[in-house]
Amino acid sequence: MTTSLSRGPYKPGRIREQSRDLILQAAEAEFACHGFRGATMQRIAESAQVPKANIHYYFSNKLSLYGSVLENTLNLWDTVFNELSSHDEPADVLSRYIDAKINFSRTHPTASRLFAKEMISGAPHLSAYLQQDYRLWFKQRMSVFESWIAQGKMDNIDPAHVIFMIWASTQYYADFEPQILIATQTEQLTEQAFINAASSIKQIILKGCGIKY
Amino acid sequence: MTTSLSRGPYKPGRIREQSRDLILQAAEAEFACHGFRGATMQRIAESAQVPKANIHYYFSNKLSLYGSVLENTLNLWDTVFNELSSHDEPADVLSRYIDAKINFSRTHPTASRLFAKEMISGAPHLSAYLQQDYRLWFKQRMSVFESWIAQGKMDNIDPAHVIFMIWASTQYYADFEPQILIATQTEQLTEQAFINAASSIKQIILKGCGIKY
DNA sequence: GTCTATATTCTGATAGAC
DNA sequence: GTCTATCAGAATATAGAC
Repeated sequence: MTTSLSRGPYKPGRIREQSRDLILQAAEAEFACHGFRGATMQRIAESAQVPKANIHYYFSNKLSLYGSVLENTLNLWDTVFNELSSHDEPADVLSRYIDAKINFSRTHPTASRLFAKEMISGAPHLSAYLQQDYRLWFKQRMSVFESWIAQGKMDNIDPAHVIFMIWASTQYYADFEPQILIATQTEQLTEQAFINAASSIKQIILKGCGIKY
Repeated sequence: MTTSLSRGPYKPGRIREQSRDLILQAAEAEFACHGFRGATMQRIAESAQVPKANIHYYFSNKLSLYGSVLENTLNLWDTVFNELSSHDEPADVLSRYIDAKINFSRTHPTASRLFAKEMISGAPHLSAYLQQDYRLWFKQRMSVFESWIAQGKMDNIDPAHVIFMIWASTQYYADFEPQILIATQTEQLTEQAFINAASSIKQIILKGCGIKY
């Protein structure tokens, strides 16, 4: 791991950025685990190994820290979101999307959990985000499915439920990890486990929607 | 709604039970929304319309109140859990189970959310429950699927992923309600919406697993 | 059994030394 | 820029009147 000393000449603001990132990382884990109200600045500070007061040096208050964490998460989220955008064959598009979603659950589980916690709480801090691009994105994706149905490339199923099913199934492996670990009697979810999950989900969704592959 | 006055003769402990239930109901909503740490006794008391101190008269402390709420939730949960127990045709068994699960999401959304919040937090208060009957239940259900596969009644898919997919898809309509409302541009999920969801999920799962129906 | 008042601990936020 | 010390308010929990 590189430190500020090994990176060559002094660059103003580098330490500041590093501390900020450390705090954001610790905050993400804490908020994902305990929610906005349940998380404490004390625990975030301990986890980031900075004095509690320093958090207020980088972020004006708890809500603004949470907002920054959420913003980071949503940016990551959007990247995966937009994978479902091609006009290729449905089998390819959905396979790639399911792989991308499962991969996100594997590589960014806390981001997934943070988002889930927000949703379960009624999404009080997400209204702006959800009203914005999100509705448009969903409508556009819906019409892609509808054109597939019109072309006889998939069965006549309400596309909304297909999308919800893909979201639900893929996010489950991040959000409900404890349940999966106990059910499958394993200690942790390996990369192979995620690959197997994606494979099963793809098989069921594609065949279940009558998509040829 | 019947009150203690309309129920006839005095019965010792009835007022006590009613207050206890009121508090439990308010606590379930509060814990489901804000998690264990995020929920406050103050807000639970206000919501249940009792003085804050009275909660401590019925429950020794916050953790024990949470335990009681969780116990109620898990009892409800188990009822639906056991619907997947028949040795009939897979199409019937899975259809009934999916209907039961979707119905639970519709009639007990807060119970679903409470359970989800616990899971996302790492299930710190569920270890006893999950270690117990749960593992056995899951193993038994897995072997039912395996016998179906052996009899050629369904495709060769890892049963664990099928079960996770059913859980994820059905619970999604309770846990991620805000997202669904915004995506579908509706104000609330009607009973018909749940019926449609169940129908789509059944269609995809059954066909996707190669189960004849 | 029920409520008011209060003890005690904790949380978010700030002041000010270095 | 960083940390120690500390404040005001809120949280859990209890004591004790009625």
